Amino acid sequence: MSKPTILIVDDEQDILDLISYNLESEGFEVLKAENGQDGIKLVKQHKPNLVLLDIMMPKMDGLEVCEKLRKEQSVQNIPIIFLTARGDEQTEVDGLDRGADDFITKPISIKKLVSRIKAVLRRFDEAKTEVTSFEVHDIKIDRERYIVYRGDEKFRLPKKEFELLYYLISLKGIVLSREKLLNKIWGDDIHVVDRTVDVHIRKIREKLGDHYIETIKGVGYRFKSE
Amino acid sequence: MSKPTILIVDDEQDILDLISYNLESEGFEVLKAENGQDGIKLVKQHKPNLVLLDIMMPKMDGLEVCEKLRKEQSVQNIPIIFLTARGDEQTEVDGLDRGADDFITKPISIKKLVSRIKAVLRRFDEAKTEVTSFEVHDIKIDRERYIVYRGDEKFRLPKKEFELLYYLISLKGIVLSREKLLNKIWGDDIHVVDRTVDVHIRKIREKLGDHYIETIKGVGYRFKSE
DNA sequence: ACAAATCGTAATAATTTGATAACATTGGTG
DNA sequence: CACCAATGTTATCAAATTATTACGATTTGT
Repeated sequence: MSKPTILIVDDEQDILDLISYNLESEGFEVLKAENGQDGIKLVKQHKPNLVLLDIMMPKMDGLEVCEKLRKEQSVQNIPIIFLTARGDEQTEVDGLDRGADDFITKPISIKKLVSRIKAVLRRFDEAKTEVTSFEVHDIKIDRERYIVYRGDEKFRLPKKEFELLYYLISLKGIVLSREKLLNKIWGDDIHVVDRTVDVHIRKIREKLGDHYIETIKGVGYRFKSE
Repeated sequence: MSKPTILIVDDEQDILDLISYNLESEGFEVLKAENGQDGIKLVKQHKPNLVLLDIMMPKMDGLEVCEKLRKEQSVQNIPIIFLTARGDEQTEVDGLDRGADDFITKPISIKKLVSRIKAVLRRFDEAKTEVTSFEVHDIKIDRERYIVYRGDEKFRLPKKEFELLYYLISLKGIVLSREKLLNKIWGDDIHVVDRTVDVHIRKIREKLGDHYIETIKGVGYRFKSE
């Protein structure tokens, strides 16, 4: 999983810096905007994984920004956390109505902020990854249990082999280049020699049998679907 | 689900009317009492699904009413929400000590009141339907008694080990990452090193045997289900 | 108040997994 | 059919991950 990107929208430069510094050191990619206009623009441009939105801002307040974003098909599902001053409960209710995913009152401890952010991201992640198991031929792969079945036999593949097989099966029939496989399973930034894929493929074949994964010379591999 | 019944206890007739009007229009069945005495009587008589209790009342205050109710076997488990004046934090602490389930400060928006009420009711509903005991292989874990059985042997695990085992068994077969376990058992904001999980796992294995909990390297742990 | 139990952490050992190089084989094309 | 590039295969070493132990702080039980 690569770095999640978080957009912070707040008119106070100090807060912007404080929060972004801390989030960056927690391994997040951070974008900043000083007003609602820019915020909306950046959201559309970068599709961050989460938006931290100050409510009290001149011109366009956070609630308005939120509402505008919720209307946009393309960014509708990006979670939004509001930053609000303590005790402003009426606003809180409004915010929840307009589609906020969490509320954090300032002043806030960074630790708490980070854990709330992670919680929201997790919730969204889980909602997204619904399908966890596939079945093709006599092979079944179950991501929740991390087990591969061939008929009644069970196989426990190491992580990389499992992920590789899972991805191939989930797109059964489709040829995937080594590069695609590397990007998907190893990640965009990790650099490994593409021969590595071959080795893992071989290990899978060794365990399950040769006839499930087909080599398309000069192109890549595919999980046979017929 | 039929209409939930809510009892409101408050000495101010205005507030009684205001709240009951709004709750009724939200689909609740509403009972009213103007003092603690009547309140207690009505609770015993009607067993409402929830009690809204004003703290500041002549004669018997809300805290006292709460305490009396908590002592009564038959109505012990009815959730109580206190209504209190803003900023009286000491009282709030007292109230939580005496068994309050939530706190709402006056003046309050009706919308918020309703959403808090629904939240508390939901929480109680979930708690009621919660399964408290699981059995897998020769292991049985009983949450109400806080005891683990292996065959006829009894084990008393310390809290963390128990919770960990309980969670693993309740999702038997499914791999849970350290992060998930930490969030579930330690809580979202408590920060402990993830190696801590390993140590607790080891202690469980030491007591029950190595072959119940399986390590999935790079992923997490799972309670074997086969 | 003392002893025992619990819990979190750090340090280190043990183990598994993964990446790469080196060499073997294959399959298609001229 | 021979050649060449692409893939298969194996062994090895490094890195990543987990297991285990020990210790101190805190809590709990008596």
